[in-house]
Amino acid sequence: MNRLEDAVALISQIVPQQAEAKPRRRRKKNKGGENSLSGFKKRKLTQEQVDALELSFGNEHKLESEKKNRLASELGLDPRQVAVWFQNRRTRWKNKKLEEGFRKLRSVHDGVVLEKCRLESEVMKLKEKLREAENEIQRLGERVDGGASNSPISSLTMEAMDTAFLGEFGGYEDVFCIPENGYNIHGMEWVNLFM
DNA sequence: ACTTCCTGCCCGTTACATCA
DNA sequence: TTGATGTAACGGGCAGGAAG
Repeated sequence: MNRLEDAVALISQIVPQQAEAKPRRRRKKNKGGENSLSGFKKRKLTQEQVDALELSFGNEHKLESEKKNRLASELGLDPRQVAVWFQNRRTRWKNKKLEEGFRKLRSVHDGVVLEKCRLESEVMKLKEKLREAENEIQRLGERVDGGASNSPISSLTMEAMDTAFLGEFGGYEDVFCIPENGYNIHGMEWVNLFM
């Protein structure tokens, strides 16, 4: 699984796959009607009502029927209004939690990308040091051989060392920190995938 | 065990209020 | 006036429980 698939899998755990879109019936404009709250104009709840509802929500995110009725009568609201308010509040709370989780995930991701770059940079430096050491050994070998510059022994030894060292990073050229399509260190492009 | 009805929740959407 | 934003309210689907 690649990074993108990992991220998609993670987000899908938080946000369930949306069911196939079904055509929804369009709601009529508010003209009033029985068996609903449509008999009056939509109004904002007063600050006192909101405060009391928030307080109750802080205690528990779901209301039992009895408590809902009591709260409604205390606040001069219809019990259905209280139920609707709680439902909408749960939705807002859930969205907020999702955003928090997403920010944390992005932060972790950015950290991992930075660490990856740091390690790759370190590999490059070590590789450079290795090359310098190889050259140095070769020069010393030439002196010892008295000018036999292409000693098969020296050459083989160097190859063996190189393979032994690079073997740990098995094909590490593939993972160098080169910004890939739709994916960079600032972590913004990949974010767009989920917007 | 099954069907039906009721209730409450969630999700997506709509309508309305408010503000820049 | 208008577009953006926040939120109250709605419709429909679904699950769980009670009753027949």
